[in-house]
Amino acid sequence: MKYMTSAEIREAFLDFFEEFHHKRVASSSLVPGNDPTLLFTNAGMVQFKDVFLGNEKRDYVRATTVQKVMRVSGKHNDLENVGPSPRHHTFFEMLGNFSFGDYFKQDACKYAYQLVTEVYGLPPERLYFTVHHDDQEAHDIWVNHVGVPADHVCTLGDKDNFWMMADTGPCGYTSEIHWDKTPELGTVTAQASFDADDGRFLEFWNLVFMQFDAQPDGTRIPLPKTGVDTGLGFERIVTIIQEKDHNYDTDLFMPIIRATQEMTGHTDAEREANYIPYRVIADHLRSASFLIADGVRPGTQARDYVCRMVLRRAMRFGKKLPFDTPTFLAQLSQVVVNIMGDAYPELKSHRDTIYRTIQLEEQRFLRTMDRGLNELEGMLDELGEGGQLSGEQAFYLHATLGLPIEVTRDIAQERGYSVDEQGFVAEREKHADVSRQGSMFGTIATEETYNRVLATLHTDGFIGSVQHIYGPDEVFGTYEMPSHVVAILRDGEMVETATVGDRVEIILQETPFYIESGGQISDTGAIEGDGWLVDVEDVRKPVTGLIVHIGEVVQGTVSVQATAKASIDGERRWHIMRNHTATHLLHAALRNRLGTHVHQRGSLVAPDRLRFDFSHDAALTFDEVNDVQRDVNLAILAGMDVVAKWKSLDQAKFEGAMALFGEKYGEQVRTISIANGERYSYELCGGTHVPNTAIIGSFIITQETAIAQGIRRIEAITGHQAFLATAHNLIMVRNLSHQLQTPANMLPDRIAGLQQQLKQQEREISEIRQKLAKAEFDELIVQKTEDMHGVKVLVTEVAATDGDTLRKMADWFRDVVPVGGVLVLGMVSEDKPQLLAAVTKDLTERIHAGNLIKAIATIVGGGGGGRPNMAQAGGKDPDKLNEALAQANQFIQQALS
RNA sequence: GGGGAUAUAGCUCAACUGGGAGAGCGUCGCCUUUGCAAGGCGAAGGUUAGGGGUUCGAGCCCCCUUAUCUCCA
Repeated sequence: MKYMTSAEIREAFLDFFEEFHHKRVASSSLVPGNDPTLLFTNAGMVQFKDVFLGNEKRDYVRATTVQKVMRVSGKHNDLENVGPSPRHHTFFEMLGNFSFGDYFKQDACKYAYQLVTEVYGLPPERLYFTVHHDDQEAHDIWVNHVGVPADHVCTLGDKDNFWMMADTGPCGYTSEIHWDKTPELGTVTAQASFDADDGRFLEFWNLVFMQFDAQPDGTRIPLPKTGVDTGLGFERIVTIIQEKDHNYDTDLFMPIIRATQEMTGHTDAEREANYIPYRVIADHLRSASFLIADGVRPGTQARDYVCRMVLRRAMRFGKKLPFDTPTFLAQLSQVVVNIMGDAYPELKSHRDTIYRTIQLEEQRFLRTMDRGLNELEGMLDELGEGGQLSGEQAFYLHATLGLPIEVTRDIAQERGYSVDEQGFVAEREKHADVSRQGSMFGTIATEETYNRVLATLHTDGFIGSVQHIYGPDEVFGTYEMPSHVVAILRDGEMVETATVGDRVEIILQETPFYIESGGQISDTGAIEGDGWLVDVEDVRKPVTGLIVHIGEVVQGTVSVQATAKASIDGERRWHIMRNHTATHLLHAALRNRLGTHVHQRGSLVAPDRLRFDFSHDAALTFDEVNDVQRDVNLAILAGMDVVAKWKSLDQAKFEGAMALFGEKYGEQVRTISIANGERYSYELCGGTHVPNTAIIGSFIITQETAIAQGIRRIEAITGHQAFLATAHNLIMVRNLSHQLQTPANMLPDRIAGLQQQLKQQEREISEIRQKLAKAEFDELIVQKTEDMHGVKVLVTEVAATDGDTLRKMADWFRDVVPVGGVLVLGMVSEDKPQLLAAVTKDLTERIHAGNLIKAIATIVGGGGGGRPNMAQAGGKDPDKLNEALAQANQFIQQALS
């Protein structure tokens, strides 16, 4: 075997298939476009899914890719395996060749064998092949056409050698190529080893032959067009060719591990002894770097959460090395960029973003840990010697404060405590159950139904590939068009007719309705025909290629095949279009004002408002919001033309059109440019727009908020809503101005002045009241203080005042009687009795103010309490106040004697 | 989408069982000092996130809203 670098291995694969007329297609994003069922691109065929399903056409029938892939969940990819295992990864690369109705099994096997033996130079005697036990065809191809010895071909069942995309749809047998790690065992025991799955063989290439179409009833009918989808595990082939035992020993990982070692200062032996943290850091750093380059940010939802999770896990393992540099991951991420940047240019172009994002997340995690550790310290302090932290407590730290169980365990053990780990696991499972149940709500399980409907309509030739119509070069589309009803769904079932009161989903041959996409929400409107009318409330695309109009039959009876007129609510659509065009202007203005790091992260275009989420590190200042708002309004006033044009994706990108992260684009894309001589905004967009910005009218930002770390949200209104808001605010200002007898532009000063005046007067009043009260009270002290067993006792009613002054009186009393004094005050305020008791510190052993107040508060029908030297109470019955004070005297008398 | 937690001075956080809103840092003023991430004295700074409720009395208890943190799906 000849040594090859990982870069050479990658390139040789693509080269090889290019020679056999495969189109070299770039890796798609880790974030699958338009596929909400998928968290990440988890296989090489993901970007070709619609091609295999027949919903999309490409101008080639063979393709080859090196695809970046993430797997973080599923039973074969437990995150806990990454590190201890020699070949578990969260991020990895898949080499693949694909045939869309072109070549099939025979060529697929031949290509694979030729590449592996001739290009990569793997010795044939160490290669083994598995086929499905029903797939005699594949067996024959390996043995008779490729020339593999029969004892190198083994058979396995459905679990290993059958592939399905879903419960229905394309599926077929597979054949896997394996590497024999211990060839000295010979061929005799090969089948037994496969059956036992004893680890002798390393599977590295899976060839999938799509040949059946699984039906809902479980039968499989042959596909009209067969396909090939193969996946060669890149890390594995590199390990084999570079003759290593572990994936982590190859040149894909060693540069990262070496750089890590340099930072820790470990010797090679020390590094080997701590191999797990090294691997975890290397693996997770690759994941995080690639995720960030594809627009994912550490956060709390779905993909964002995974990004944060791998980063935090890497940090935790870094602590074990131990690492003191708080931002070591950010520094090491640059190594990933260096070694992978040539194969994946997106890493290079996002180099700074990757660094900054990881650095920020490292700092944030330290803060979170601090908080959690604080709480943990408190819990441990409460425990007795050698005590155990309950599972509940450990889980609280984990789920609520984000303190990982590993950290909790380490700290507890360091200080001689244990943790109830079983209890922790039980709590965690309980929590996962609750969360799962929550997500059950609102799931629609009828995707299969829709696929069946679509297939039926396709075979009957009712709908073409393009069902949705608006003129390619028109920006605003059509309001109304003649069409045909091709299908009606009621309660998820296809029906022939539907009548008044039925909730239905109507499928038309063609439709003018816009389907929610790119943030622009669906149109509403009506579909009508001879004597019938359907009120359309929503329009959806449940599966690619199928558009359903959801609504209610409000008149007559609609039947399949009926001639129809479909019309949208035009006025509503104009409101939407104003908001959509304004969103583009806002996007451009934000980039002009804040910088090109601003990227769209989400968007909502509704008739009454628009919402735009974008990446930006800090809250916008008041001035920034104003500037952006003004920029957009100037663009509106400039009356710029809005033009839609279809062109090739490459052309559009070359011209600098802004594309959205995570969005899937075909070969031809629709562009929207807003220009006035000079171009102001240029985006890829399928939405509808006003033909000229002037139609927007005006644009008002109503809110600027944080939506997640590093993501801000702007909400705004345009056109009619903006007018209403402006008018409303003007009236309000006029009313205020009238009320305060002040010109509008002086209002802020006037209000500030009033506030200040109010505050000052409040202060003065309270000062005066206190002075008055003090004068009166000082007199009371002189007149009414009695001597009881050598203690100065004052029990009296005072004139109505507030609770604050009552407390002050206690202070004044203690100024005069610093030791050996007891004070009980009563007053009636707002028809309710209030009591206060104060005892100088030296007497609190003998008289507890709290107890004293409790004893007398019951008399006035209330309760109270306080501390030994000061207590307060209130009641309901003002007439009994004197009685209560008398009781107080008695209480003190008793306590002192 | 679901669970949990938090919100008190510019910042970091206290305030025990419901009973007098505090500390450190920062800011400002004065003093001291050859110098300093120095020392001393003092001051300003609060709608306890917002709204409602329970209570004689709520920062603390209950409900709603908002924001943030966190785990899970």
